[in-house]
Amino acid sequence: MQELEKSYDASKVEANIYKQWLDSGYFNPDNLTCEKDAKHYNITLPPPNVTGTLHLGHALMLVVEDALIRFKRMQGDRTLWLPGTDHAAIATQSKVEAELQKKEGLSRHDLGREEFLKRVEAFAQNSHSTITAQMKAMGASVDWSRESYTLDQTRSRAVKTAFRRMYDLGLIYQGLRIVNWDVKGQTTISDDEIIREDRPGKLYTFRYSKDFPIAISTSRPETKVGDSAVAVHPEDTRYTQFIGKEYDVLFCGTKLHIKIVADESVDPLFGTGALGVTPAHSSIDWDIAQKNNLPHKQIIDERGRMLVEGSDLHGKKVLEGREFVVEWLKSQELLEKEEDIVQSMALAERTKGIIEPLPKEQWFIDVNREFSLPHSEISGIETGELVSLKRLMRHVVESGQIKIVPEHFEKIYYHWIDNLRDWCISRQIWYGHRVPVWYDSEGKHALPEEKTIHLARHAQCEGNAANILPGPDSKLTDLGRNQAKQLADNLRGKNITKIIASPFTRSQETARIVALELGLPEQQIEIWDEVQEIHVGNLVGKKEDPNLHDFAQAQKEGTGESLESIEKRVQQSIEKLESLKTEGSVLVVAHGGFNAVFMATLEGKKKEQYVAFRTKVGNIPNASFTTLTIVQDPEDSNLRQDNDTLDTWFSSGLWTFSTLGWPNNTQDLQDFHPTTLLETGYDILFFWVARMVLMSTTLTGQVPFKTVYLHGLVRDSDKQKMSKSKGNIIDPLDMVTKYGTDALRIALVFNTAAGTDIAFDEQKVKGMKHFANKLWNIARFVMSNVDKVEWSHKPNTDADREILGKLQATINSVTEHLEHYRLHEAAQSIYQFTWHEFADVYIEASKAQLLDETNKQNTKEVLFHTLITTLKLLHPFMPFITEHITSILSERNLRKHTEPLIVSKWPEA
RNA sequence: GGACGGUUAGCUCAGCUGGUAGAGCGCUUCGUUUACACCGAAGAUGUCACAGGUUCGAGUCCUGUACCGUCCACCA
Repeated sequence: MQELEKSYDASKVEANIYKQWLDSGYFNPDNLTCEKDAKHYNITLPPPNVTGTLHLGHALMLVVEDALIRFKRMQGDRTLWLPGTDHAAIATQSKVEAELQKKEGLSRHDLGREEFLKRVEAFAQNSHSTITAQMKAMGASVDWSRESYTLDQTRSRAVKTAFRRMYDLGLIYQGLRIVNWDVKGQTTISDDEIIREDRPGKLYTFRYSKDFPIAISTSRPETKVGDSAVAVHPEDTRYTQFIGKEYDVLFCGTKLHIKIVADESVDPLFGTGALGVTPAHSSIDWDIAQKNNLPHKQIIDERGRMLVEGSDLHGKKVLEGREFVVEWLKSQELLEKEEDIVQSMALAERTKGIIEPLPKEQWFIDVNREFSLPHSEISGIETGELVSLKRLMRHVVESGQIKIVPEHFEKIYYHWIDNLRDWCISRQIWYGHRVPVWYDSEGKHALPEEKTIHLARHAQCEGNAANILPGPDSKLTDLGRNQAKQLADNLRGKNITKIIASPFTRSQETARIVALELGLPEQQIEIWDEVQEIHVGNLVGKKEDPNLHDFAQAQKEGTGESLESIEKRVQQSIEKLESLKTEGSVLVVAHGGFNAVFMATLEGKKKEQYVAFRTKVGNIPNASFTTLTIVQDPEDSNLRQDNDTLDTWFSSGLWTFSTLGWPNNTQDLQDFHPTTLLETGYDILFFWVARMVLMSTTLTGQVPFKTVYLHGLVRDSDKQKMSKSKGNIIDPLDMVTKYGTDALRIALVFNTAAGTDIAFDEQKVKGMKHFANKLWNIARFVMSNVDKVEWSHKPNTDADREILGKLQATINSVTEHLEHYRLHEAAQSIYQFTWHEFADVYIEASKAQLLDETNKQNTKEVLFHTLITTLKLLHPFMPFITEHITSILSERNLRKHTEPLIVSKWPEA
């Protein structure tokens, strides 16, 4: 027997343990042996942005989610933790742009859309590899076979479908609005992407002209050439006499028509109490203009230059324009006051460029419009009931269908909803989902359409009847011909207008029978090579073995078709289907193996998934079919697609269900939606959590998740936000290298409550490394004293009884705390027990007991039982070391069961 | 301006449904007894921000004050 090292070295075991878990397949719920009525428990990973690497905040997220997932998996739930990444449109694009500028001195326009997007894709790929490697290092037990990306094909279908459906509901509209235009980034950004910075500025007070009755104050005199009104408070007695009057003035060489209007939003105490209304360059002014039917005139362009035809101002930069106007005011003796003030400037979060409010055609989601909810499983709201998005979002939390932990965030959520304005979803950037709207020459809209396809397997052929793998020429049997008729019967009323068949005889025959039965002319049958069965090479004619996955076997022997080739064919057939024009729906008559891959691809699963499908489920029955949805873009060379892309949160808003194959009604969607838990940082409650609620309730009629758990932000030891510029960033992998993953993991949740920020302290991680070492040595002690266990632990001494009692109390409290998301309490409880009860008290007592013949055996058993239970309780927090010790116990034949700890049974509370 | 948190041992924080305060780190003293010095034993430090109130009893509930922090809105 190999001597165990005196101290635990995490770096030697972790990678190996993770590989064992991967090989076991236990991260995938399809491979778990659960009770028939096992509960489903699933978390969809908040997808990290592909903008670089994971930070400590991500590490915390992974730790919390992994701990809960491992806990539930051990409790016997059918557990799914679905991973993925987010394309993070603006963030990623601006990162690549900055790099491009720095390294090559080029802008994205120099490269062109296509070439630039290639660069971004390459960058995203690179980030993706780094991120997945980091997640593996953290021990995340995610199901990689279901990994998703917010910009991949399956998610793209979901985005187009979502857009189309919401457009049809009247929730998505195009409109001219004042948007936040980022001059530097050349794009619109949302209110949430703005940061404010105090900067010194000047407040000018003046009149438009000598005879104008009211003086106004502004910090942006250059915009005043776009004014069409002066607004005053309706009860401001200084000005009431002027309300409704109109004036023509010549301001700085430009003719203006100014109307005096009353508006409640004007603060009589600010400046002169009169506000010059510039509808095109201020959202408040825009609102006032709308209310009073005032015209707007754009006088600043997208590049931040003055747009005043026929004036000396034209073409000047904004700041030059300001100086010009001020000089003019001075020369005309119109300037009454010039004060120094501090202005809070609106800047774009990503580019730090100044925000110029501009009127632009944008796509919006209307949050107030009432619409008839197409489908509802939400209690308190009927299918077809008139609701607004705001009401939906509020209702599901108010009614308790979504719980937020910690609870006080519910108030913040309501407050946000109450102040919510229409959501601008279009962006003038290139990286992202392109707005799925096409325009004809008259500007009319065309949108993608959902198409139904029925994917069938051919009827029984001679090869099937003989239970061998058939070649291309195998004909239908009599039974097969009847099955084909039956298939046609089942498809009646589905309005099939086109049939696609593979070149194989059995498929063509089936197709012809169906066509005949449905009265469809034979010309409507198309033969596609792409949909033929996966080649099994020299296994053709051999006996089919249900225990052997024939395609995989043929691949292994080198005579079968490669996975790459199959995937390519499937991909091509999907593309062909998506551009196939026909009035009704399409029937594809293909093959068992091919169909399995086809469905998995459409649902966005990985190849492991359909290989597993084939081995587990076996063949799809002859002549059975599945109904699937694909999305067809409008195709007409006269149509021009919108140039804008969608806000990244549009696609991440669909995340809980797009990752499960929506809009197809997949088994995953039925099993795992609504998801059980959403765990994320409180900083994206509005950006993301609220938007998922909006999208999910509207499109699926379900809440996206039942519980939201919000964790705090990880800050540095001085409670400062970690950022590159401060140079206080700590790379989680550095901590992993130094102290081991387990130490980092438990340190992150130890003594930190949900929703509160964490001051990260390296000392704490170090302490937890010591704890790991303590556990290691407890195990060494137990193993050195326990050779054979009778599995009938009978306490015999006071010490025995006491430790078992404490152990049970610990099981209860850890379980209870975990059930209620109090990970910090759970971790503390098991830490306390392990070190200060088990090690300090019982192990010390056991030393004497082991020397005493009457107590020797019971002591061994209590030691062993306590160790194995401790390992289980610690597993969610410290998965590597606990699994490692368990595997040594198994090797030494000390355990009754030898299954890995990850799927061992959680101790009964 | 609005909202939401926080204020507990030297530091970082926990304290779930109210019952005379806990953890980690740090500190002091002692101890190399073959699981562990990445250790053990013993120990010190708190009118739980302040002022009222409810209660037999409040760190825990209510009201107010002060300070710190975060978010949202506005800043013409």
